[in-house]
Amino acid sequence: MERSVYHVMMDTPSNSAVMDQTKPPARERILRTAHTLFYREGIRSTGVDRIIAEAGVTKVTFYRHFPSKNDLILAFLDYRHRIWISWFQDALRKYGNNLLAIAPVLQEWFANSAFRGCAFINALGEMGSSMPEVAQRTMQHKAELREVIDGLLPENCDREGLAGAVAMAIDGAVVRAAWGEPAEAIHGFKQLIEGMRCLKAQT
Amino acid sequence: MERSVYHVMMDTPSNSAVMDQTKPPARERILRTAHTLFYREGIRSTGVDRIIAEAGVTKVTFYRHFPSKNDLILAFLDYRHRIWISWFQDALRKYGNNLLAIAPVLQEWFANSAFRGCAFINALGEMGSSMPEVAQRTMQHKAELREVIDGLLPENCDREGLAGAVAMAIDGAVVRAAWGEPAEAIHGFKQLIEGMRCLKAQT
DNA sequence: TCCGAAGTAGACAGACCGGTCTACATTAAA
DNA sequence: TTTAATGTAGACCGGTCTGTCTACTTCGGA
Repeated sequence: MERSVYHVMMDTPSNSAVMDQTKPPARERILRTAHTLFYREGIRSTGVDRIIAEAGVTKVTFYRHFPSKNDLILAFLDYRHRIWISWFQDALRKYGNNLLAIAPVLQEWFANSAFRGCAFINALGEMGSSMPEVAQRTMQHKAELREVIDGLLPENCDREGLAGAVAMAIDGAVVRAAWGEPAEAIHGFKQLIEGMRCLKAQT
Repeated sequence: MERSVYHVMMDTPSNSAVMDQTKPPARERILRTAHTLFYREGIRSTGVDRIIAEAGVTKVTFYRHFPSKNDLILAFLDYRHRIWISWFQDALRKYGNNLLAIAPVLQEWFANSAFRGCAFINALGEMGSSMPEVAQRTMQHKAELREVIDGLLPENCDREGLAGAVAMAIDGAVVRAAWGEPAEAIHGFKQLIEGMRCLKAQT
């Protein structure tokens, strides 16, 4: 438990550290830099010049790979989805891969210094009305989250309905942690999960 | 049930409609316009010039009332808090003022064409790292939400803990509705509430 | 070696951004 | 009537934003 899976999977490697070895292709560098900055500081707050400077590319290279900023935003969400779901699944396995594993996984995530809530919920709030694709990507991300949760549940229950409710409890906990109450978020999440288990025990 | 309380309380009156009667003071017009635009389109996406034009004031007047855009953002959140909590309480009373009243109230909110999720969660995701006051305002708003929920609960339970979990279920439902699944959000919310009631029945 | 893909440096454009300022007009209260 | 508060019209500022473009270099595969 000393070495968090989170750090291995989701931290974007510092570009300067990697440059001492094999430099990743420009597109990868842009994407990683955008991920770091968009998640940390917001999407519109981050200008393309900043990404370009920190990724160490030029404008022509940037626009060759991403014809517009909106393209980059969607690529950022896709990239985020991949690394987050992958991390989430690995972390769940570490804690037993059942419903009760979720709380410690969330706890680990909230404890990470880079934690700033759910990138999809954040993007939705910021860009949801000007880019409908963001809502669509969010819906897909959350659908896959529910599938992962589904896989934690035993066969003898309404897995689909339960997974939906659990996913909502996760989101409630994530936003609560994001505004500054991570411990309360975990506590409330555990209560909601106990409630679900209670309900399941009745059926 | 034909005339939703929501429309009376939370829709910002169109400025042009009000102008045929008594024109509200400049500050009020600015605040209402900012509320409409920030909530609908995002905070950074909305420039002060747009607010100024739609509020029908000049720059000097704008900056006299709000010395910076950040001041306006915080005023927007305070205004939102007041009208939302007020609306929420009125709507709960309409449906019986108990735990089961929450679902129809949320349903009504989600059905509103102006619905775009929770303004605080949206602002947090967008501005949370550059303006710590936003996180603070969110925390306060959510604390008062929990107090309202607390008041719906019977005396014979862990009201504080339960209110916290219910508030989190609300947030989970709100973000789900915001990405485009309002019916599923209500369904999941009801499940979470049933789980809480089940848990309470055991203690 | 040649060629195309990919990359570099850096300048440019128009629009938008938040904020400052002058000069003048209106309104309400003393 | 006078004065202060409040409001108007509009110009201006420096900076940032997204995107376009020229000229040149590097790299890898045929």
